[in-house]
Amino acid sequence: MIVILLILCQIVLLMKYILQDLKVNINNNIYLKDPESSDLGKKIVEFSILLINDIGFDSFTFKKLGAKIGSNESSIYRYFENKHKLLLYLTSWYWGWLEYQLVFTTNSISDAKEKLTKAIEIITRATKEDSAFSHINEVLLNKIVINEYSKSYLTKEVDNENKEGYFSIYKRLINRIKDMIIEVDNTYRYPTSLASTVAEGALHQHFLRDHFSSLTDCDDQITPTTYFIDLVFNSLNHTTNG
Amino acid sequence: MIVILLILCQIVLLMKYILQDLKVNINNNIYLKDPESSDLGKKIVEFSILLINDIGFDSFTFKKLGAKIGSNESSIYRYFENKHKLLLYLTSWYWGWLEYQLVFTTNSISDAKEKLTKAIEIITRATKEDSAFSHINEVLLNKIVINEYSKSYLTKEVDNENKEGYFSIYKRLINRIKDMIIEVDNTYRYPTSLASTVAEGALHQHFLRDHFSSLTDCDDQITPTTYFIDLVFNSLNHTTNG
DNA sequence: ACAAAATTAATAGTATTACTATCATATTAT
DNA sequence: ATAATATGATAGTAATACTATTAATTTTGT
Repeated sequence: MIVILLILCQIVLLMKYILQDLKVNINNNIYLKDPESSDLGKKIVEFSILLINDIGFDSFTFKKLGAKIGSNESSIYRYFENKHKLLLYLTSWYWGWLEYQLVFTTNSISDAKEKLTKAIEIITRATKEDSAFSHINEVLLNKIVINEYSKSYLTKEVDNENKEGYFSIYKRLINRIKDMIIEVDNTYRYPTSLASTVAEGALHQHFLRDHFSSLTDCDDQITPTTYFIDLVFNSLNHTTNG
Repeated sequence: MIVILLILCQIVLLMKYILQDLKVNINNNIYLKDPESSDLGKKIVEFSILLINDIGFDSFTFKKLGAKIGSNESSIYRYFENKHKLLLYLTSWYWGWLEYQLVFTTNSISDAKEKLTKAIEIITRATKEDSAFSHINEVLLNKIVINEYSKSYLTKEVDNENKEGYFSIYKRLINRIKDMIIEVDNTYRYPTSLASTVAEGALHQHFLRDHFSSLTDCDDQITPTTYFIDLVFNSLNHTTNG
């Protein structure tokens, strides 16, 4: 009976996802006007991903984006205060989307090790397929996160923005992984640091693979997933299983 | 006999260090004119560290630096093409300085595990003391590296700049750690990734401790050093010692 | 000591960025 | 039909990221 209910729940979630009723819930102080609420807003999000991926966040401007979507610079400013806020929006969306996959996929797994393995897989893999339902290209967004995410928090305003809750989705995601680590080994002393190391480290290893191949073992054969699963499980089960 | 020679070597190194004859060798395409070659150059380096630490790299400009040192914007441009190159210079100096400490300290250690432990200690600890001999404040520079280093390579120009050798000191440092890892356990499959994870991850854990305490276990008691030594040695010795 | 060379300072100028403000026009809701 | 709302067009400002030129100062070679 309970099993059937659980399965039904998942089907509902799956349908929501497919029908794009899924909406990543982003702190509404990040935007001035919800970009999901209009065609222009969606276009801003859609094409900013393409443009940032293309020319990089540093040389990305609202003027260039306006030109790209045949719209006015000042119209874009009605949605986002500045490009930094737009980056916060995009990366929050990405982490929310990852969190969704994480929860959805690991939900039904009861074995703690298997669950953690799956979780690591999800946060360390490269996004390979665009969902094709929405205006958001997840493959490119994943690349943007690899190349630009650090810039969203390596600022002088980070403490204020953190207080405002601009990073709460990311923090919740790391927290979920931390909990899964504890479930595997509650004697391990650094579950939070390990969780943040995996998430941040995975982005870094992907970056190194693309630009500094001499600084990583990751290549076509070895993925960041392989490496981090090994790393994590070498640290856990160590004290408990000996 | 050989032992005495080795000791003498170290004494010479130490004296060089104390007398500041030590000069970190930075790729000379990073600067237009060697800042070590003049008073103004040294002032630029000295005060850029103070200013970047103070207002952050993003709002740092050569105009502001000029005002701070009572010199002209255009004079600074004769030393560095732009502030990005200056950041490359400062971070290269930092990694060179760390590499020096690494080589100097681990040089005499013959036990592989002890050597690696010491190495991890050096690259993961927070710089606490300014050497006081030079114009460079290493404590602040360490903070700058924590807050800004990623920005030096998360750019569209990274592949070209890498080819030019702008990151060679950092790469050499990671490579040294990798070699030490292999010396401890030559069956471990990801020595390079582990080395880069420790170096990058340490900066990240320091940052988290300062701004996202819920994402790290590091605090006054637990240092990134403690965490990473545990992490590394859990992965090594695993297959060999069981 | 003095001329030549090199370095630094001062000023000005350009193109771009990162916005803000205003007003006109188009769309939509009632 | 009218009001409300969204978007577009234009203009304008202050700051940034430089380059160029010329003047003043310092260093160096003889």
